[in-house]
Amino acid sequence: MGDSTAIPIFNQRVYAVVRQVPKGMVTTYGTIAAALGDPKKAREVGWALHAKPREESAAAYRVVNREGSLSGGWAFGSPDVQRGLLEAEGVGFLPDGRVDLSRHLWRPEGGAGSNLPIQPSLL
DNA sequence: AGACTGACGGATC
DNA sequence: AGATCCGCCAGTC
Repeated sequence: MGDSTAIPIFNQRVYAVVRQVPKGMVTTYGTIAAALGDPKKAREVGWALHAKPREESAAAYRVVNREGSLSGGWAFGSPDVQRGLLEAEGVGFLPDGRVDLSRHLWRPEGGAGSNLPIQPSLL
């Protein structure tokens, strides 16, 4: 029975975090990796999303890189598809075609103020 | 074992 | 702001 062993724990954690991303918000690979305890594994986060079943990837379009750039067409057919999904949820885009992270970046945290978008001072 | 790749990120130029 | 290089880490050849 425990076929869940077929999927690495790390991947399952990634999916769990992605599922928590609320509509109208996005998160980044590095943010997810950091939430899992290893900020260096940002790449593995993207990898996990690539190798996972469709059901789990439902909200994968809410994951972008640290610049807010969309992934490209290989995952959804075209970058416009992902953008369309996000815009439909109220995510704002910059003139550059990137997600406005200053308004829509969501951070996983099981604490207070999780509803409030965090403004990345690094930007 | 060595080298390359990549849904990343950060530092540097 | 854009281009380039480096580091990290798992998977593949």
